[in-house]
Amino acid sequence: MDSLLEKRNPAMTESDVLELEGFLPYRLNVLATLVSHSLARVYGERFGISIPEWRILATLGQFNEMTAREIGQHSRMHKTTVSRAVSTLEKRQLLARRPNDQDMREAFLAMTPDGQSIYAEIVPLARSFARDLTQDIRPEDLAVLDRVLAQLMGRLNASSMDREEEA
Amino acid sequence: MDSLLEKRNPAMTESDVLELEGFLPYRLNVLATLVSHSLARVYGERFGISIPEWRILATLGQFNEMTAREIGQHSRMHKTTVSRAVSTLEKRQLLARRPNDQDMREAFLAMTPDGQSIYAEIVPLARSFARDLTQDIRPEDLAVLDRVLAQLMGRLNASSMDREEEA
DNA sequence: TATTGTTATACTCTATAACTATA
DNA sequence: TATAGTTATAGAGTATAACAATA
Repeated sequence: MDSLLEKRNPAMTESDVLELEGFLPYRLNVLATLVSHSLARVYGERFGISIPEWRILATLGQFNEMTAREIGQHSRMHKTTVSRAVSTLEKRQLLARRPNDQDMREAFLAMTPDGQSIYAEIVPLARSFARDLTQDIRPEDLAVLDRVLAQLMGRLNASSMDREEEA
Repeated sequence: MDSLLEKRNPAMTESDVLELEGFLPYRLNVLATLVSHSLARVYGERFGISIPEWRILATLGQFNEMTAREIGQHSRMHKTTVSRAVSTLEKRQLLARRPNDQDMREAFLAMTPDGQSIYAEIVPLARSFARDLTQDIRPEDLAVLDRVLAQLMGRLNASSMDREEEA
């Protein structure tokens, strides 16, 4: 791959060229895609769970009962994505609905015992995946990473580049 | 949104629960999606360029001429994605093919003058987008971010969780 | 036989819009 | 009028497989 170095574009000065390898949006995208797909392979192959489905289980693991709207807000998924993933999980009986008598438009969603037992199996896998990923990184660097990721998220949310639900 | 804090799942102890908000794969994914879409809006609305198309232009900006295979390696895109984006760029005359007489299976791809002028317009926009994104972050933290992202990428590549081209 | 690239096809995730049923 | 949720539909982006041309 070093052969590419011999092919630098001679028509451009350094200031004209944007280095993709050092460009933060590109790097974040490549990294996040690799991470997501690697992790999805862990729970996907074993339990037949998609990324949206996992996010819903993860949300219901943290909060006992939630409406679809709340799940979407917390896991940052579009309401149609949530609706379809909830429906799949319901068919597989990993999740159940309880009507809200105060507002019949919505329902409270919670994991069934089957859902909880899959969740209980996935959580340690997910934890060990994240641990493997970060095991070579110094703790103080991880702390910085934490802070910087939070700052970047804050910056993006503040710039109102966001979606319907948050408008 | 703090009302959610009142709803923590009482059936689970803290060690059973995985906090989505603190889970690195989830945070990377949400952040990268927000960043990509925000940036794609910048060049998408203005120039009608998709993410794969932009990555190809960016690669050809760095390297004068490349084959589709080399572009795919450098920009980490699947060969079918590259093939289709190249074809679109060619139709719009932002990119041209030059046959390789030594190997007629492949062709050398390069930006046309029109492609270069769009590239020259996008690069400052992309730079200023990245600058806006990181302007509140301390330089020493950005240096750590750089190093950690590289470590994470290295870790994922090493784990052979990768795609066809790199097998 | 292996490789470059294209195309057909399909899958995932996301998004818009139209709809329902409630409020 | 507005909101929660569903469904139809479409659009990216990605992937597999089959293929043509070439090595």
